[in-house]
Amino acid sequence: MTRRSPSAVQLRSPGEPIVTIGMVARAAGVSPSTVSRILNGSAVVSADKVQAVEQAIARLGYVPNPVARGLAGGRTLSVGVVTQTLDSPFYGAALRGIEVELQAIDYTPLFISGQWNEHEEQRSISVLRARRVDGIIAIDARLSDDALIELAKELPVVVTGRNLEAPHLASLRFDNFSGAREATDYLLDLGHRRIAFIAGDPAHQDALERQRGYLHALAARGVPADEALLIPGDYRESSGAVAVERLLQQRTEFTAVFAANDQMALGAMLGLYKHRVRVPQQVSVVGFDDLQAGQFSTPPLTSVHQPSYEMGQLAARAMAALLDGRPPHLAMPAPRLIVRESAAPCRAG
Amino acid sequence: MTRRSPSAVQLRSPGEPIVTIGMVARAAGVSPSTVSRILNGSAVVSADKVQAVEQAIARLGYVPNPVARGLAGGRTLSVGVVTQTLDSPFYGAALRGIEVELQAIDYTPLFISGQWNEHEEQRSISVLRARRVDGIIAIDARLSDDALIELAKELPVVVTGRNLEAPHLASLRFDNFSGAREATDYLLDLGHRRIAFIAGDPAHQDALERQRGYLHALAARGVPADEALLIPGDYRESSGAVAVERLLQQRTEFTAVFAANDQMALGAMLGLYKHRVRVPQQVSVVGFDDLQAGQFSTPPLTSVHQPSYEMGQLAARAMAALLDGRPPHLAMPAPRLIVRESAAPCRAG
DNA sequence: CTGAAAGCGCTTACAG
DNA sequence: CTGAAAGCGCTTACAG
Repeated sequence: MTRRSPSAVQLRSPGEPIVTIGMVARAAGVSPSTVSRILNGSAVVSADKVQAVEQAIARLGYVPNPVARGLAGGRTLSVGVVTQTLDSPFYGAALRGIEVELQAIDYTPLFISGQWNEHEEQRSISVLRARRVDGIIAIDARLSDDALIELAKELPVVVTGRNLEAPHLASLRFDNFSGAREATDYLLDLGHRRIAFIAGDPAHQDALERQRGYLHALAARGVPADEALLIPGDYRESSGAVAVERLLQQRTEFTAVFAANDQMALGAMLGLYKHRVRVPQQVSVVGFDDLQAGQFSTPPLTSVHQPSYEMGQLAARAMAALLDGRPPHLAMPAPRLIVRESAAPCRAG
Repeated sequence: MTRRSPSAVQLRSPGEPIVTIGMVARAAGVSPSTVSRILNGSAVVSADKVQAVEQAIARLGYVPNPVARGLAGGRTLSVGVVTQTLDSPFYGAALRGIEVELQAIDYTPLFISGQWNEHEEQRSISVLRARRVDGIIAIDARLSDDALIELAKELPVVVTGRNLEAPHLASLRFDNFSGAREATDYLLDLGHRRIAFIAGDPAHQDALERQRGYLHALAARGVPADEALLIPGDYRESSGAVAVERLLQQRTEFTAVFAANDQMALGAMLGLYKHRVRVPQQVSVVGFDDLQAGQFSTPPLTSVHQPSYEMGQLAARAMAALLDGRPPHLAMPAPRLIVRESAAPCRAG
């Protein structure tokens, strides 16, 4: 801990002095308790006092101090948001959804990243708790179900990416299985039979579900699943490129690639490009997530839309409900395949 | 403001009770003042007491309450970070750099987005100030220089994307001009003379600078600047595609495209692809920012690297200095062209 | 319906 | 070097 010279942070509003609840009370001719009650709606107050107080607030430009509020009332009107990373277009949309929705109920989000690392995530949650957040939203948390359930004994928790039932806890999961099934069906409908699957990081639940969806779709059509077509990946672009490399080197026959996320699909397109394999003329590619980047890839990527912004909104609304002691209502939008230009009818014999 | 039933947020640590500074003091046989002094290094304390207190802290697992700290001491150990958006890989890297660096000095960032809207930004700053952050880092702020200077009278401010001198304020700017010049020089070195430039949103300072860099490079080589080659854009993918559309429709002759950012470069590549123009065989493309997405485009994009992560780090360190009353030291890394595969020697006659 | 009082967990002059 | 006391700006039982 660095020692700070006491003179360091000296500057402060020379113009407007900070107005407190006491000043409002005096101006309105009531006690601070009454002002507080009006502010929080925590008791019925006579109409005339309400008016006097509201006028005083407006006139003085009073803004309650959330820090004092947090200390006295135990509520900081802030909710911690643990995301895995801050620089993902995918998670970013969810964060924005949370920000908008929380703002609507006068809560402030505290964003912090876990970097897909359980230990980091623990630390982040400690920071958040030390900051006395009123609740925690964990996006695709790495923590165990039990750890989350324990946490929910301390404060309301909403978690995305899994199904979990517990008091003070809401969970929210996208139907990855159906999404993957749909994408695979689409490729099958185009006549493809040799569809390679680039799997996601098996540490992610959703990666596993997408793989199940792929296998299920094949089975439903009686198309045999070929081990050689199932290539491991880690959700990063590079692993998509590597996967294609491997398919080509092994001389595995394939006319389409379904990647468990767009990033790998984009990587795969790069790999194909390097080997002069044309998409979609020679090989069709379908991704998952519907990232912005896919809209502007060459060719534009057909992909399963993940409603991450909406998911953020839903998560924030669920948190609002939990904070209010209401039952959270969670209805996740269904998967939807966005057809663009990276897949075409199979022309192979 | 919704009325919350008082029973709502009732749950709390049934296991470990929250340990306070008073409990630590008692356990160590000293006064709370002494514990506080040790914690903050705000006075010299005898070695034996320091030891006793440190032991007590460790044994009880004491964690200071930043909320109380903020109220009593006026410092919340948090700094507000206004970003334009939460879902950009570009800004995201900067946010991560800030997060890491702030964490190292025990500060917490409060991220909030301004959505490239001065009004939103104002609101965000109000939220941050209400939360009593100790300082504000504004990334590519939309606020006027004057507004920023005013703000810096209230609390330390660091701003990126412009040069500004004022007390309690540090600014940090990437050399966009040189970066653009370098990229243009590269294309000129490859023999290109008809280089189209897709401009960025003119509301961004950096967009203007990049354009100046482009023009300067041409002039330095005695290559005439052709109005028809200067296409407006807005930094978004779509405008890159539109720009190419326009060039093609107008039958403007060109052998290379330099886009003021990668997103437009990617959009341009899409536009070219649609018209069966091969990159880089027929047209070379160079971007700016060196986004992840460019590494995996087809072909991989040659681009000017923007050190956004490092910029975040520098901004956070400058804030640390300001908070400490030290002069901030700011040395921005120089632009660097990352050569990949989207540009090739000019083959046109 | 409303006020006085106590307290939230710290920090910081003020006196030794 | 160190403690007792006051205070940061609110909220919330406790009494009317």
